[in-house]
Amino acid sequence: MIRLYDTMTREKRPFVPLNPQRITMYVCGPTVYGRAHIGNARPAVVFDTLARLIRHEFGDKSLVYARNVTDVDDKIIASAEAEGVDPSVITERYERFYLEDMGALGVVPPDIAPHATQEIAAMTAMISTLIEHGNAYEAQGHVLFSVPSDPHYGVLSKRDRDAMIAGARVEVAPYKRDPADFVLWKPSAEGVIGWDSPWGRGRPGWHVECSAMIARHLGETIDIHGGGLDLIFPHHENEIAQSRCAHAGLPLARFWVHNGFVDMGAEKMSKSLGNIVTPAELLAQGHKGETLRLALLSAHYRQPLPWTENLIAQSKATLDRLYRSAGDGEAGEIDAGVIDALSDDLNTPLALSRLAQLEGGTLKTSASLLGLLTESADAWFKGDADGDAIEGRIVERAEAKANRDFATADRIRDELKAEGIVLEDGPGGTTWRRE
RNA sequence: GGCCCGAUGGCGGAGUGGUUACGCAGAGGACUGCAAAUCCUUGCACGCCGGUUCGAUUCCGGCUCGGGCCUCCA
Repeated sequence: MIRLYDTMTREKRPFVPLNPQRITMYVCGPTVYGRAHIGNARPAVVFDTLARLIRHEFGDKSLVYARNVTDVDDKIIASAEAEGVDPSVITERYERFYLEDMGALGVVPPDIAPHATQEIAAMTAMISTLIEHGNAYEAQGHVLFSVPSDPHYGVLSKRDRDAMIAGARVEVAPYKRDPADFVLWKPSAEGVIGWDSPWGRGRPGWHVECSAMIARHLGETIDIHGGGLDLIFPHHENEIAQSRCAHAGLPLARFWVHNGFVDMGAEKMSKSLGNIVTPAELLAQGHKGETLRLALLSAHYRQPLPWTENLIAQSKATLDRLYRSAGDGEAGEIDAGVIDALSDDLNTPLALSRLAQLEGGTLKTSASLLGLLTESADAWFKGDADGDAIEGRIVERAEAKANRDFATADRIRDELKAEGIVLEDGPGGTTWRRE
């Protein structure tokens, strides 16, 4: 029995899917205009882990996991203009990087990756429905969602109207009937990416993308909707409003699951604060993707995660030890303690502590539920080092040792150490590994 | 200002009304030519003030501090 914390009700509840044969999960994916940072990677890793757990519990084919790609957006347009290229050049480039980076972290691509630019018809259809239902209106080439038309608006973020008006610090566009109204469709100027619509040539607003793509690919009510904490308001609140008003009051999602932030010092890692660290640069520094994945899973997903050099070092040390304990064992049973921990609102730190008690095939197989210990111990410790050359030096050293020429033996060991190769003398001879 | 979240040992981080995980790092020992790895042993904790209770780190209230959202944001 999996239990999940639902942001809507603010409590942990048993996760009982609507249809166990077809469990639906949607997670807000990247806007592809820049390289993903570690903070962006957290939801990808967290929901990848949740997907693994659900598939284990309900069967391989039970889950339909969708993660969108936002490939039309003002920042994309700006960046394309800056480079003097078509927006698709930007979006294709950064989507490729995103998949590479997440792949390095052991994130399995979702089943469906809808692209906003490929779903315009679904969006305009939904907007038309909202206009017909009296939940949206056209004004100066824009279509806006009328927040006062939805009495339920604010259920997820627990904000009432007064709070939202008090909080509306941004200058309100003159065409809005209500300060809280948000854009469903906006006009595109000459030369800017756009599509024809009943309201003129334009492009969709961000929030409606997700609502329309969810309905088209997963259905009107899905089991799990995920994303970062910062998406609760306004993004998810707006999705809820759009979907429920377009779908006769049906709820959009049965569980709202939100991950906490990766912190840098006292504040969250964020592109606008300029304090980001990317998987790409960490990988380039020689860190393994799996180390970064473990680091991201070392705190519970709803807790803040302080990102430090020390965290990376600890994660590496932990993995070294786990790989040693696992050895090259055959696949084994998944440990019940690991499943229990993960089933309790994806308690990865507890699952990790359980892994530390296991060994051999059980460890290896149990760890795979978290996307860890996925390579062989040999590959983990030796990587792409030149094994033959090292073996040659080990033979030299063995001869020196046999002659009790420890100075030579130690010199060889030190030289290899300088190359990042550590020697370990055991009862069965000397083995080596990359540091 | 409104809404939300957090505060655990050197670090990371679970959890629990009473015997106080786990990992990393540290210390001591075994092993080793010396190391490394491994094994054994070991020190260190629950923000503050009240309340409930036989007993609170765990429940309740208040406070302090920190963070998030309210604007693009994982």
